[in-house]
Amino acid sequence: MNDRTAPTPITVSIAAVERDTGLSKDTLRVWERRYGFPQPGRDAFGERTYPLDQVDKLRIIKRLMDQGHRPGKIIGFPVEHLQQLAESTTAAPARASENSDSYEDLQSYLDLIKQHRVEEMRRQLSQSLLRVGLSRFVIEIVAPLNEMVGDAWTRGYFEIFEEHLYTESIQVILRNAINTIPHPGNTHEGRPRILLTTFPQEPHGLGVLMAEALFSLEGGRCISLGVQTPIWDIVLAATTQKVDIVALSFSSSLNANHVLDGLNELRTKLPASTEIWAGGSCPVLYRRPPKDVRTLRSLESVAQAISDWRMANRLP
Amino acid sequence: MNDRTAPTPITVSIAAVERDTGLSKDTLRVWERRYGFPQPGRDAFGERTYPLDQVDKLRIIKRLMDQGHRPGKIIGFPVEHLQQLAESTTAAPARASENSDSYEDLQSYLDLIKQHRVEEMRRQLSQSLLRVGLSRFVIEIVAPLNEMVGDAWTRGYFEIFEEHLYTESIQVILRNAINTIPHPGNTHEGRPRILLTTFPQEPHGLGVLMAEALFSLEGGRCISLGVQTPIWDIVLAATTQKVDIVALSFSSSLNANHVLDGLNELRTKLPASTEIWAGGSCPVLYRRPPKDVRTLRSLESVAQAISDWRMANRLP
DNA sequence: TCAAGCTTGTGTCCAAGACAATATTAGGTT
DNA sequence: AACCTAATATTGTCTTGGACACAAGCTTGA
Repeated sequence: MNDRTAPTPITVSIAAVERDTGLSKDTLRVWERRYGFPQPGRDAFGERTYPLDQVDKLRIIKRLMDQGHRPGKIIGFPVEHLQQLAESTTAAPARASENSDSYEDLQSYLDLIKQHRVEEMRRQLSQSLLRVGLSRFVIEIVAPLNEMVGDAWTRGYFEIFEEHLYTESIQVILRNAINTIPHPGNTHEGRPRILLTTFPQEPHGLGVLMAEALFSLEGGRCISLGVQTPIWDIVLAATTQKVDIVALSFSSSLNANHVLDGLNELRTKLPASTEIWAGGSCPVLYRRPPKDVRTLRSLESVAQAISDWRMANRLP
Repeated sequence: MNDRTAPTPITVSIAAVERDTGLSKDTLRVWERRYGFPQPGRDAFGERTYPLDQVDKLRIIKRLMDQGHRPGKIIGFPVEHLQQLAESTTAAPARASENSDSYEDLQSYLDLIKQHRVEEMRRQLSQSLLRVGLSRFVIEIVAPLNEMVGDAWTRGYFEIFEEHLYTESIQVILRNAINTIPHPGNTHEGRPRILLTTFPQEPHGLGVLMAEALFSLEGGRCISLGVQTPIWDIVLAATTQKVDIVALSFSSSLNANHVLDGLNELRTKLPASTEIWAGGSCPVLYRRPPKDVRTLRSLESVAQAISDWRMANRLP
């Protein structure tokens, strides 16, 4: 039996940290050399073993970097300070657009997850969906909830399995709702045709699902490949399916350079007539928007984007 | 803009090759050292620049490796030889166990995928589901189809994106069907409660979905965590959700020792009153069945297993 | 006030060596 | 012939410390 894994892995390997934080192995090693953090222990073979609390701190640092902070400036701070910093900037755009009512509602979903009342949560989600309709449900409930759940997990408020419970519930509700959308009639002949997926490093599928819901509502024809499709296969699929648009979802855990390089490469390999749309919470998309790629900063802009496309392609 | 790629795009950087081929930078460098291939040039700064034809060859090699070939054996061959090799394994060994009728039907689904007629395939799947009912649909159609699609991909007959199209379609159909199953009435008070998921190394979710369908049909209450749940979180979820059974799905791609170690660890951490059921195409489950874990060799045995559990727990 | 130049800061790449994990072969037993 | 175990070969990932391109921030000068 493998004794290393058995006695509760309170430490993890460098590969695991790379996967969990989005920081490359090279970066992790060079930070250790330069800043003295992280400071992993070593196992019997001299390989780095990261304690979980250091991984947590790395995650917070990554988050702050996404907000514009620089690693050297903040890496020395204690965790509490970093959390304060993260909350102060998160709370700042405290969604003036939301009225307090809906915020309370969203908070109540988090409570339901924390109390593990899954069925109750699904029931309430279904009710909300019926009340406000799919479009507003996705934009005003699911999207902010995702963010709140992600936040809660980063702060250690949620366990991984609680995030899984949430994700699975949303997925059930959304897929069910998408199924009820009638297929596009003759008005636009099912155009545009949209291929949906994520890059190989991106395992989160809710973004794709939300996009599919909104695109379908606008009368687009969606072909989803699920998550983690290699770039070359995206090109193959786009060609054989004769799609008008390739839509990609990016979460904030992804490495900025990988995202930009990947989009550039995809752009060169796809015919110019095929548009690329990129959306999601990945900050680099809007900080340094890539050439010849349409970035959808918010879900509200989906309808506009489709409408623009139809205008440009002479489909009323 | 990255000037390295822009002016002479006849060569690409090591990062781009990693993206394109899925081979890590470390692997690319160590192959160069050991086998003399690839043999990139160097730019003005001493960094590797890979010609496109070498990237193509790397892609073919990666593909052959996915099919079971080993790099050292094939890396010296010229491209033409490799292409021949990739195509030669495409020949399909017919399965004797299938009766010809249903085999023909299943084969026609593969053809539909290969012709990328996704909507047609979904329509026919839905029809089959209605004709034979969910239970037989899962056992007699989805399960063998999964195997055939896996085979087809191994032989290089399917591209990755074609497998994605298939998986997504099955998922849509199954989830929709599961939704239509009425929640268990008072007969068994929704027992047993079953937690479904996979280990962190297992990203395939169709097994979980098939199990959910069959369990639900038998009147069990299913709580799915999706895929890739850390063992500790499985324990947490099982405890807080007060489940009777933890059901896990294993594909054949998993490492045998990891599976056994994981199951043993899970067994020690779960209370003895919680059963562990393991199923899927992973051979080690049935060759060396782990202690105190019920292995479900075939989907047909699901109904029996549930019935056994009810008998043992005095729920008629 | 703004542009141009300078100075940090930061991530990625390089080298060769080491070794754990995995796959294959060999040898022996049922 | 089928199966287990041990020896061996293969292969991918981790190690170290140095280097440098690129970008962000600062300083200078018009």
